[in-house]
Amino acid sequence: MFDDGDILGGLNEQQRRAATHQGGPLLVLAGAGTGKTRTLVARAAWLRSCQGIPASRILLLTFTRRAAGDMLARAAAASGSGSGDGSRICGGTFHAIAHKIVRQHAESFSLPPQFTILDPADMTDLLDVLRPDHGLADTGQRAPRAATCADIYTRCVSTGRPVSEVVTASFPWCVAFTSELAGLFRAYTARKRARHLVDFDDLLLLWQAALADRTAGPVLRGMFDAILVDEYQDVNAVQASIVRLLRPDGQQLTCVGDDAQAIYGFRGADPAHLRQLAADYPGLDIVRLDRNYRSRQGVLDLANLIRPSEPGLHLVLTGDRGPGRPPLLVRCHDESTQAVEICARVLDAYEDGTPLRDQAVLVRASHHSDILEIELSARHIPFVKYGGLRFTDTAHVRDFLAAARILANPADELAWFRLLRLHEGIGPVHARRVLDSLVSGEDLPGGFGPQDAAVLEVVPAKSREALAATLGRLAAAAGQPAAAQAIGILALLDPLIRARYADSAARLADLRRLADAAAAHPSLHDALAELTLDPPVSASDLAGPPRLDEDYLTISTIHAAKGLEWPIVHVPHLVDGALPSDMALGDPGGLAEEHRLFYVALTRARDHLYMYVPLRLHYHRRGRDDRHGLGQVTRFLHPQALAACGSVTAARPVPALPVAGPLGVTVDASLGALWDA
DNA sequence: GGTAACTGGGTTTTT
DNA sequence: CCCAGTTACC
Repeated sequence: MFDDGDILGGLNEQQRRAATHQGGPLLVLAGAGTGKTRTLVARAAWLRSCQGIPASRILLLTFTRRAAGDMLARAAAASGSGSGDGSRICGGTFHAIAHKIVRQHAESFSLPPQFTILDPADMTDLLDVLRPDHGLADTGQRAPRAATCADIYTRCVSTGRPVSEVVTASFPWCVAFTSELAGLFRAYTARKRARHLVDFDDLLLLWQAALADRTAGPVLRGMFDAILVDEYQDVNAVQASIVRLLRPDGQQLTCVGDDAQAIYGFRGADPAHLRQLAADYPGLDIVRLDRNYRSRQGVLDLANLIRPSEPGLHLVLTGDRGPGRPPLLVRCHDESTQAVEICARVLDAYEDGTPLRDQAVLVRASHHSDILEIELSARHIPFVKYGGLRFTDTAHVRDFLAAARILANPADELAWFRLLRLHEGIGPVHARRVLDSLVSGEDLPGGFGPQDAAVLEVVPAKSREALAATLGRLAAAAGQPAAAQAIGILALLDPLIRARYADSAARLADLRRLADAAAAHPSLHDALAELTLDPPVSASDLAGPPRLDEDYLTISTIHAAKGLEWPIVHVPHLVDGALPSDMALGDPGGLAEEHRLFYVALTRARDHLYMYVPLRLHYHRRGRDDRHGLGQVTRFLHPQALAACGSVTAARPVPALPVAGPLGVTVDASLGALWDA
């Protein structure tokens, strides 16, 4: 048993009110750096000790696995290291929880237990396969590409709006293809089901459907007495509906969010759901956290000045960490100068005792750090990059995952397609034929051996040996424990990777680590689900946490930096077109989201904030024409905001011209010859 | 007919 | 740097 002092110690008045709120639904409007995690953890502890709710009946929903792990660990620590059963709070991302439920009760969702999860890249591949059948390829016009189709699909599903509406509002250049898209999506869902595949959106939809089911709903609802939702401003319509279905009466529902930090609109999220809570639950109590424990006043002043103000939910942060220096705006000649300036300030701070670990460079788009990365490498400044391309998006990792998915779910034709085409001499057409013969020969790979001549007939003679070897290894690995399967996959990929990629040694080393990670799971299904729902950011991620004595700078997209903080933050590329991104300038909603993104970036800084404006932008192109553009300081830094910042201009450093002799003297001497003549 | 090798144009953010 | 479209080879 706990007394209030233990749980609530160190909380301020606002946080304490939120943690000990009684009864009905609660919305905590928590500004950046106001101790929202601590408050949520305290509330969970209070619900247990003062309301008598067992830990196992408290559900904590988050958006990233990092946030979930963080909070669950702190909650466990606060409750005295989880002794006894039922002492751990249930928690995870919406998708992870949904997956757990769907996996446990697959048959109730009309899915065979071996179903596999499509990651967004697979989803794009599948749409690409179906696209030609639906008038979206070879049209002569510019048709939406597979990745765009995937975006449109997800937007429709996660907002619950029809294609025509979504296309008109957010993808106006695709309006001419609206009916084709509708046909494509119909085929996509049918194919998914036929192949026992479930995409990220499906996970949420299935959970929602179960909760809405007359019979299953009460059972699922009955599992929990209290629901805590983090980052509520980032829920989409399906997630909002899941929360509503979990707590129709709002009893013991706690939502935490800040609508000024809603940055996932492209994924169907809408901060309007946060405002909607008040209408959904008439008894909703709202507690505001505006005491900021993160940033010095200089940073807060700017943050408050540029904070996007949605009607109704105003919030001004007050700090208690002392004045600090005002943020500094560094105008740079171009991107190279910007890179040099960032390196110089990073190293200055490092010399003054701020390790690289305590500094971060936050960018809008991952390619914004390209030039900087070259400069950092040249100066031997180690860095780790978060966001952008992931480990699981690289070709060889996808090859590995394809082989694993075939073993887990032999009906996964997408995985088959990829693995088959890895063989020399087998392209799309032969792969298709192999697949057709596999499907018609009733038994899919489980009992499929290398002797099956019928399948080998359909590929060119030169590919037969390699294909037979692959099929043999798959057959041998089928039904084995995860560790043996991982070894089998490595063995079958080895020759294929060597033949396909120039840098095969490095890629095979990656795969060995991947195989080790997969082998640690009880089954290949668990390994795959884990890798799909929470992909490692880099190969080194798989090798456990980096060594503590290693010091490195963080480069991160602003999206991936949400919820984090660093003593020193550098924000480059503050020009119109980069932030706000010109892709978002089309609709006003997009512009508002860019604005919030800027707010998120600035509020990551604890002590010092440096902002950089490259005035001339290079558009790097292969070939001759390098275009230039003139950068304008981002529109979000209005005059009043600029007045709250220091400002310097960094000229392009002029490189010394190497000379063989003293030119001035030589010129004078040659002039002298004129006078002498 | 089908695959590989080449070339030219385009590039946001992520569970 | 990745994808689509084209051409050259088997």
